[in-house]
Amino acid sequence: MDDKRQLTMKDIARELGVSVATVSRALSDSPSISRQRRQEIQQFAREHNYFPNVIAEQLRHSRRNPSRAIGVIVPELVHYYFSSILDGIESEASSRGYQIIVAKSNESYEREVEICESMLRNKVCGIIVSQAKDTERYDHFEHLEAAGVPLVFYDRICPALNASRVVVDDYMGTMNAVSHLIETGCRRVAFYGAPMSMMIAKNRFNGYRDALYKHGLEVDESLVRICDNRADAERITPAMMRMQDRPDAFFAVNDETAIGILSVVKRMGYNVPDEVSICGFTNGFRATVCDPMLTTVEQRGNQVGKEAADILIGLVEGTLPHDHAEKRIVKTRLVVRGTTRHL
Amino acid sequence: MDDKRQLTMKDIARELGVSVATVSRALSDSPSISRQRRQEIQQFAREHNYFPNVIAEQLRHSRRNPSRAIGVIVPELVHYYFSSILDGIESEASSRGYQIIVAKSNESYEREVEICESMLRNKVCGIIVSQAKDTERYDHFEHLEAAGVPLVFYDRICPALNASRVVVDDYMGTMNAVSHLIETGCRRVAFYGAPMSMMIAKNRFNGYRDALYKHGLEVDESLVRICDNRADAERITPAMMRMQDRPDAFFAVNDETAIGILSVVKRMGYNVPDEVSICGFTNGFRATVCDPMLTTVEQRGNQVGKEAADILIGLVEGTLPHDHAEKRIVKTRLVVRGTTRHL
DNA sequence: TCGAATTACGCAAACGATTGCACGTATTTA
DNA sequence: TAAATACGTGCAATCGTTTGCGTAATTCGA
Repeated sequence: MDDKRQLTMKDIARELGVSVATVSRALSDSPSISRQRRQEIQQFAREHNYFPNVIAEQLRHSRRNPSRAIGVIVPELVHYYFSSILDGIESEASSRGYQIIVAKSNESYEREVEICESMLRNKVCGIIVSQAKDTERYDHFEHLEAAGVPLVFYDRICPALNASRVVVDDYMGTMNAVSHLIETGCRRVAFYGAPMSMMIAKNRFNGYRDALYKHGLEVDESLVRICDNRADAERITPAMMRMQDRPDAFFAVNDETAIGILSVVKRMGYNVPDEVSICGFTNGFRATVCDPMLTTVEQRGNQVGKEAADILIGLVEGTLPHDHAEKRIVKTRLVVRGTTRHL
Repeated sequence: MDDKRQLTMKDIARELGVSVATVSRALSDSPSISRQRRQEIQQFAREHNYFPNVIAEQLRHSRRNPSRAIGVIVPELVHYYFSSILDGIESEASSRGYQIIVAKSNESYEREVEICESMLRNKVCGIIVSQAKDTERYDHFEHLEAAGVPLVFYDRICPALNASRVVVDDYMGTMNAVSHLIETGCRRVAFYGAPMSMMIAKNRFNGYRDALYKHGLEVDESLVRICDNRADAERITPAMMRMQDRPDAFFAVNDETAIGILSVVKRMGYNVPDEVSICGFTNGFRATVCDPMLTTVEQRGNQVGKEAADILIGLVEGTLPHDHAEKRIVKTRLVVRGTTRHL
């Protein structure tokens, strides 16, 4: 029967008639232990497949060394973009010897605070987080910083805090996408965006506006709407299409919304992309499923995750100065498919 | 300036002129400490927001108590079903005071072994795992069991091991779906399945076969194919549709494959569902994006995750006997949409 | 052949918490 | 008044490692 109890240095020491200190040194290949003893001990350890107790190691080192567990806070898990980011974080972290502890805030401020506390208690070496939509107070994040736990934001960043962050290039992504619409002949491009309280919403709108300007067009307020999901898109699009000066193109803040627009427009009998062009933002699973396939801005969540983990690990290991706020922007890429015309 | 160093019991003891033991007892509300001291100490702790060092607690208790960290191994992260399962695990775990440590195997056996070792070292209290496609040896899992770390499988279970597991009811799910196809008038139902080495493949095929039998039909081998992704589906479906006795319905092992079939069939000019019915399995994001929307078997990943976490926690906390292999089957649900006819 | 330098190891404290036991003081009982 | 009972607290060991320091044994140079 297996004893279940792990083999410890003490056991090895007893068995070999040496002190625990000697075992410890031998296993860490300290030259202060004779070659012979070292090999004897190492062999014994190997044969009985000893491995150190991480908990004890950590306790001993808690003063100097941080743990190797990264806390990751995600607003939701069943979501293409967040999955991709998580995937990127996992890849980068695991390849550099870190583990990730994942928690989901469900977009709730209270839960976010709980999670932060729990992670602090559990001594993560740092936290990668996208704020809940709910969150408008930041003391929990400040607590963490004060406790010496580095923080990296992604996607939804906290503008009030001068913290490290990784975001996609919403401005250029949108600018390029809208430029593409205009350059393929569209003149009345509608914009469906998220509420302007979010940074990403503002940046995308600015990209839209500047793309119009660049091509000598003006923003027409009647073509700009707050709408970031399919249900709303299906609700408001019919009226939009019945305007006397109806839009000949739509830019949507995400693929889901774009799909909503597409389904309405098709149902109303318009040809996509000949009569109406549509462009989304994400390039998730949905984009290749609809008919025609969706032209969209690829958000590269995987890359965002990798950069975030890279920054955090840099902060933890001291490659980046602890008080430094590293800000990275991940470039997007326009993926042209069937819902827009080709040049 | 913040000292960065956490407040410890020793600090409190020094500050209040008592012993560490007294502090410990006071904070755990032991009646052996006088009411007055207890309150004094508790208040001090609260005011200086003391919280115990989890690492030290764990070390002290390592003999008796397991940690509260659950290891979760996922073949891939950017995947609707696995995301849903992860979501379910997270919900159940966090509501019961457990954390989850997530690692992705990338469908690789070697990586899976590494992860198991790393999790064992890091003293997770148990592991929830879906095997990599690669995995054909199970010693790493047996090691874990031998070390007293409970294991729960989901989705891809290990038939060679008598371990706890949660799977969806592939047999009944498929049976009901195929029955639906037949009952809405289809007579030649094609079956696109995964390689038969996988349990889920066998179970789904059996469901298909028995649904046919139940309705007095026979399995026609020319209608059964190994095909579990979109690219393959688009490759093999045209030939299928050109047979003189072409299928009038398709059952696909997942939504992605079903979408592939749909796009081919539509392109070939058939009307869906009037001339050809299609049914998938998953009910992920894709299902409501295609046109017409996909009839599919809902796999309820979220529920699978919750059940898996529930079993694991039961095992850890002793509600379930440690050597017991709990096997649960999550019922599926047929979601009828536009790619099949209504009664 | 003797002191110095080197080598190889052990002792013990530390990390932060828990807990069995003993001890001193105050209160009760005979 | 002496002995028995609480009661409240501290001591010290423990969990598994690491590491500064001390020291015995060995080797070296002169």
